[in-house]
Amino acid sequence: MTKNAEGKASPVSGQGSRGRYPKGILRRQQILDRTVEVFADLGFEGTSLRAIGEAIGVSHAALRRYFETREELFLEVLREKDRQALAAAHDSGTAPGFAAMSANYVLKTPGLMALRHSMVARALEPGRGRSREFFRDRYRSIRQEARLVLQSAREQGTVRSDIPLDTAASLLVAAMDGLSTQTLLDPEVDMSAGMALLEQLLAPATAEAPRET
Amino acid sequence: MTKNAEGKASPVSGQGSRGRYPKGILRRQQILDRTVEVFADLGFEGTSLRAIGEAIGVSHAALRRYFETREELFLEVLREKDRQALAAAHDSGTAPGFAAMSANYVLKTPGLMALRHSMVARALEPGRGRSREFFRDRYRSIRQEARLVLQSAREQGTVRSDIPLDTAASLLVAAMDGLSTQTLLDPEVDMSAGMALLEQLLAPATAEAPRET
DNA sequence: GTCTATACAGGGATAGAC
DNA sequence: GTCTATCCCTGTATAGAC
Repeated sequence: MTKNAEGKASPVSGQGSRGRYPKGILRRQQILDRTVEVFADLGFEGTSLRAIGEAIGVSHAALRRYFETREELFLEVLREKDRQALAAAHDSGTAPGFAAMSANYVLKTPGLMALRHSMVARALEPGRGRSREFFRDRYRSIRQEARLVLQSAREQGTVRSDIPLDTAASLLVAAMDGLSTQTLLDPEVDMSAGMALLEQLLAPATAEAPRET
Repeated sequence: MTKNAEGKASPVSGQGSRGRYPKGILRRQQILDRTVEVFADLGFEGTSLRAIGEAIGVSHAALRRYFETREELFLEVLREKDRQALAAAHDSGTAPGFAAMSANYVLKTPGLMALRHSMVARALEPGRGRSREFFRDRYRSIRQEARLVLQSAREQGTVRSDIPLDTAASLLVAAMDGLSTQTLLDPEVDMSAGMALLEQLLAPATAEAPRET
């Protein structure tokens, strides 16, 4: 949305002048990458601007040239992970299907899951215009994606047709969120079992033989 | 676990001596109450020990006599809300049932939901012994509660008998968590519709006529 | 027992020099 | 573009008044 932290300069939009500010672009990417690493080690509170700057070899004040705020920096990290995940999903299949979606949803780096969770928590607070907007839109697009998966599954006969798809999409996303939280807190919880159960519940009654309690 | 922040002194355990330190007990409760209010206004970062102390009329250092750490104070707020919710649930029915459970799970105060979410996020990070243990145990007990609800529902014929109860309990709790997050971020999402759908999905195939997409 | 005063190390944000 | 210096804030810790 024409944000400032984004539209610094058109990076590769080749005007006549020789490839302009490559250093700034690289620096920006470097900051994002290092932030993820530092966060994995030190967590939310430990990932100070000074710690990030130190890991790169610049002062903390330098970071402000690229990100107006620590919160904006964190949001941008998540934005980029979403972009990467989207691109990766596009490259593989067309209709990812159930298991693929949840596998894609959970970030491999535990630090990133914690970061996402922390930022969502912030967004729930009063007066958080920026973050809240970001996550509201993000969840809307994830629900839409889930809806498409469900619709395609329904057409293949693996999802029953007597339920509202929008509500089912909400529930599916909620299950991924909630189950991943429980798994992260307690290895005893099996996320894939939970997702498999939901898939089974969503399937038409005529499906294959279920397993007993 | 015989924690220190708890066992300051036996409050009303009537020994021979006249009711001992009632002031400290009241003060402690006052701190917990005020913390919730301040958090609702100022959010996680805004709720500094100084801000809480100011709201009460004491210095921030005074708070440390009751809570060793800011994080411990926040955890204690959540602990107490859990206690209250448990007591309230006990007072009403025996087998709460589906809707009652989710209504009970979501805190009316939006600030408290944000606080809980923030603390869960903290617990997900590496090296968070205290918080993580707390939430691991908390989720275990909530899952157990959910399991009882599901079992009782199964005996009444409103939950199908061909699914593992433990996994279903995980999924149920995950749905409550995830849906409440989505609802808080976006009023467009209807949490009760999501829970109703899950209840419908859990019901045996012989149930009443479902509604169309 | 309860609290204030005070000190310390560290945080994010910011202004201006280079 | 990056730095240094600075501001005001934070959680934590200790000393000592009452």
